[in-house]
Amino acid sequence: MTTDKLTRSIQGPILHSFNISTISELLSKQHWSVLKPHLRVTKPATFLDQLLNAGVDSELVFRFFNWSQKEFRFSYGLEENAKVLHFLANSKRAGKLIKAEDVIEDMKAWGISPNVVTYNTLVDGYCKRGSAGKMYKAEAIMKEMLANKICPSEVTFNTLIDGFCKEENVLAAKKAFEEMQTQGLKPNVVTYNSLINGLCNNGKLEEAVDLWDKMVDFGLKPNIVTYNALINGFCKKKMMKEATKVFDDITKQELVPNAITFNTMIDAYCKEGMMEEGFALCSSMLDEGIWPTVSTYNCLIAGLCRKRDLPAARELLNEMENKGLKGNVVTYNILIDGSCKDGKSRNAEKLLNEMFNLGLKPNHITYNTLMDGYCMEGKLKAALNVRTRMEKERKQPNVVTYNVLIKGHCKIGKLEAANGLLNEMLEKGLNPNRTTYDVVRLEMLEKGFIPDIEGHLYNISGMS
DNA sequence: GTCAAAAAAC
Repeated sequence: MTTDKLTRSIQGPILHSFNISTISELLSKQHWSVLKPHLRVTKPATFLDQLLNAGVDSELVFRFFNWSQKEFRFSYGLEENAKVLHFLANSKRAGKLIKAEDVIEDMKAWGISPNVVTYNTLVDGYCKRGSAGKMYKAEAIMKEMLANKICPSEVTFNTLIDGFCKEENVLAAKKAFEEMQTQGLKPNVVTYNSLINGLCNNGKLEEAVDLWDKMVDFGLKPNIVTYNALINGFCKKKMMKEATKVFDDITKQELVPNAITFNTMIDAYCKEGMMEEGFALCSSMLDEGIWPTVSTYNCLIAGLCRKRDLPAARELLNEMENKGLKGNVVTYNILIDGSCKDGKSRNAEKLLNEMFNLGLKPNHITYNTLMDGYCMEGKLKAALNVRTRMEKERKQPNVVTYNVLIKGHCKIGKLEAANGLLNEMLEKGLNPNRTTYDVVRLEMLEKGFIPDIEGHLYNISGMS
């Protein structure tokens, strides 16, 4: 195709008419000027987001953005920049997080000074994407923000608090909560929701309830997110009576439960083996005018799998598809896990093939689950084949992969190989997690092996 | 009007 033809094929009012593969082709050939008129008619952030969604390499998108900025210099506002940064920072497709400092440098070069929102976006990018030590980086950005005389806002603190909670560091989250008040910022509903959720997910239910009371005392009205977080807290502790009480309170407060509210309850019932209650709640959703989602069905399907009723689980998937809801990766992961636990790993692998045929992209969990299934059946060769398959799909083994394989090797007494895998994992810079510590290490110790992960273990236990 | 919060699968 000539450039001229390409130009014609992407012309048109806005984005409807353009073909993303054409665009990627243009991008990779660096025919950027062809795309220039396009940027005038659309919001660059939307445009770039579409590129990322279409799987165009994020580095390329970033370079293109950089170039277009220079071309247009002041034609985009800071808002658009912030949005673009957000997409780039959060893009799951991004190979690596673009260095915050670089982004800021570039912005300055464009003649735009970063503001609170820019920094907030970057902090959030680190909180959501980074691996171990991400919060350290997020805090570093905050320091830089202060150095540039930009005051953190409520959003900055909310982002940090949530980030700490997701890292299971409730202590740091509480510190940030204090700090924000010292700086004269008032915690809002989002702040409380993040903390309450963090406390609930870390088993500190009483503190969560206390915080709820405090927030009401301060005149803040809990919203549906607050309710969902607390319900989740009770559900995790298997306190279904209390969860139901909170659930019933929602309508009394003239709030409306949403799909997440229902899904949380349904999942909890299913985990307790109370399938009837789960199904009953699912049909009551419809009465309330809330449509069950794929996630709703996933909870129920998982419940049936736990009961080792795979035919029923499969049947429910069909039923759901008849209602126009397609199964997703999670659905298949659940079914694969169910088949494996049922001792039918070969069937599980058939499900994996089915996923491919449906155009669903298996993720790490898919492969890890299947490998675990084979390992549990003592079929180590099959498990290793899955690993090869996974790597062919450009998925690098992660900590869980190694845990599963090491466990599998230990199980059949291949300790040398298990130790080799452990070293491989450490060499790759993967951080051992609790399972590595609790299961893998103990198992190896029992067999007389002293795995060399103590230093790493010290790091992870020192964090909490 | 940019940015922040809730559930499910190893």
